[in-house]
Amino acid sequence: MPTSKDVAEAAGVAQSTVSYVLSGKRPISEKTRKKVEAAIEQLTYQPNAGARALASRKTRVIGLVIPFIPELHMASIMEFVSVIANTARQHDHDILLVTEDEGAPGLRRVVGQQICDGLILMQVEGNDERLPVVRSLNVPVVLIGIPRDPTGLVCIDADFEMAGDQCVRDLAAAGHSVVSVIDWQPEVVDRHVNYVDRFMRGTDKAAGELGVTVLHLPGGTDRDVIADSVDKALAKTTGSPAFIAPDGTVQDLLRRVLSSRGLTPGVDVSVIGSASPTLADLQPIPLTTIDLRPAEVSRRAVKIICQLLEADSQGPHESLELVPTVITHRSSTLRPPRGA
Amino acid sequence: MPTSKDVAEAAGVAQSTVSYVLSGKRPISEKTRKKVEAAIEQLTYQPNAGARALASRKTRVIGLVIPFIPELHMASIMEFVSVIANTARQHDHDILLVTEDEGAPGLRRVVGQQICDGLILMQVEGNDERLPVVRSLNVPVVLIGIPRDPTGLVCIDADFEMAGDQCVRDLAAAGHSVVSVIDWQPEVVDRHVNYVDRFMRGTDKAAGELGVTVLHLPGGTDRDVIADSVDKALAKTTGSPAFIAPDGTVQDLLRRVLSSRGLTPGVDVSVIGSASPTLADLQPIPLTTIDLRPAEVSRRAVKIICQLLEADSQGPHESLELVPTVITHRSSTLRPPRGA
DNA sequence: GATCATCGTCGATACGCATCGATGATTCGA
DNA sequence: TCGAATCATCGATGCGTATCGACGATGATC
Repeated sequence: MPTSKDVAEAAGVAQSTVSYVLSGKRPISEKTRKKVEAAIEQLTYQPNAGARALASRKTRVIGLVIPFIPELHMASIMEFVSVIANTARQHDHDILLVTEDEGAPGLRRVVGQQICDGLILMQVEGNDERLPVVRSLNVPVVLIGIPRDPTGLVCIDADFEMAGDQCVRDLAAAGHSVVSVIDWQPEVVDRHVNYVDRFMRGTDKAAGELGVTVLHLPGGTDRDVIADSVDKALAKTTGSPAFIAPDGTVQDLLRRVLSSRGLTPGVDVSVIGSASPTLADLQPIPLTTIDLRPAEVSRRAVKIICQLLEADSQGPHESLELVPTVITHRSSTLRPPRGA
Repeated sequence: MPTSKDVAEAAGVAQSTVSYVLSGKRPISEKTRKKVEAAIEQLTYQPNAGARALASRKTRVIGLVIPFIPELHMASIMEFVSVIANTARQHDHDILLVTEDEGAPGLRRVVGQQICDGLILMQVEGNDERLPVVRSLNVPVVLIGIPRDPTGLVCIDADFEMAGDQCVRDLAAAGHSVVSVIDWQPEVVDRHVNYVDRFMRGTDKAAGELGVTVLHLPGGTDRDVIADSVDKALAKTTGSPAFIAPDGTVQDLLRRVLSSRGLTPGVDVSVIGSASPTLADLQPIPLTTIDLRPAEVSRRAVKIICQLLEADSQGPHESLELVPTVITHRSSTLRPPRGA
């Protein structure tokens, strides 16, 4: 592997000049720049990341802490990961994978060994055990998810409260007076993953304002549980039933159960699921969706951390950003009554 | 951040001694070792990765090239990624994400800048454009998937031929004389992803030996396409129909179509899907599955590359490893006729 | 009891780059 | 026409670790 010294010799300049050509931190004459660039090209020189990190104290690597809970809808996680990785590259950074299994010590490790300059944590829970560690690390950290106490933390997430509100308003406008929310998996609910609460707050607030009834029913990966929830909802509903299934896996089951009850979404029942446009296209039926904007959340998370990294900010920054959600009408919901 | 020099001072020894305590590459007396370890503990010293990489020419990082094709079943990819990351940690390595979007130049970049010591490529296609680059890189690379010409490459994958064979044999034993394979997404088939061919070879070979008819019908994310395939299959089937759906997304659609045709898996029709045990548990019905062992494939891929890294092997190694697949009977297939 | 290997530790050096201060070359104004 | 200011480049140094050669101390050998 050629080094910057080799490039310097080939170009007939000093090594430091090569460095300045690359960084642009000092003016370089057009002539020397050309010479150096030619030498770089010819030797196919690429700067050594280790040496660069050692000298500059920046690795240009961001640690991404990913969850692996089988109960989570894995396809959505992959969408986060993929967009985060690509966005990071656009900001000239790389992504190091840190699995949740490593826990808090894992965070200390990658930061302590200076393998990465900052962290993005996915699936942050309300009372996440890693938060004390995060606060004590002297590097920028961006959380995807809003913990109970966001003091001193930088957080971003979809605006789940808005999502809940939008769903209920939308269904109310379509003429439903009772709206049933099929919850996330119990494993997720029990973890007090904070977005569940926020979503509920949104649905309930809108329900109160509109005089609509909202039922919260258990979800899960068990078909019987969903079936039970659906039957309960049907029993308590006057008029045409309406369902919201914010979890991808629950969605699939709900569809099956409804079909077994002889109900067709968009005809005699309304269903709103959650899906990004990418995933919505893969749905078996055109599903009216609440888009929680995973790609946008991911992009902003990367952008924020890159800003923090550039600013070289040591102080305990704090911010909370909520990404607006979007309802897209497809044919799984009833159309509003005329004149409404 | 404390350095090894700080540790040395605290322990009253030379910096090199600290280094030898950590690496164990030279004998150290019990007494000194204790002193050094105490100092490390007290200062919470962690070696600097950049400096280490610079001096040792090893980053202990493995680049993982992940695909992001919406047509692929994302949940399965996530399973690979997650197991690979965890296994790498067990071998004291980290995983750097490289997205497919970066293409061949991306591979050159991470290797050229010496950000990682080796690569794992997922979703390698039959005639992958990255192969020439892979061959020219002077670092170990493990491919998950078998390209058309594996000369000079290290490959590992599930034994798709075995999988196809197992599925057909199993369904034949259950009394089916016609077996319909619903293909992967056309996007996948068109890419000549090589496992499709291998799977087909397995089904056809077994069919020939057993005197069974195998139909290959188009799959995809379009429900109508699947419905069409199912209807064709039903038309050509005498006796009870049997389906194999090796793609996760296709599986979901197949279930819906069958149900709309009044067919119940395990009662009047057999269905074999592909799923690892982890994912099978999330299925809405107990699906008889062919397990393509993603976790095992991932584990072995990491193990292989770590061995290559230790061996510090420069020469163009070559190997091809196929992981045996496993059929698990659940209630979506008919039971063999008595006496069979 | 002198010789020689072995053991444990130290000091020095290299890894490849970024960065700072210094220096020579050039330009500008008075 | 000379000093000041600016510009372009160079040389030297440090980043934190791994590793090699050297060296004193210890124990074994005949």
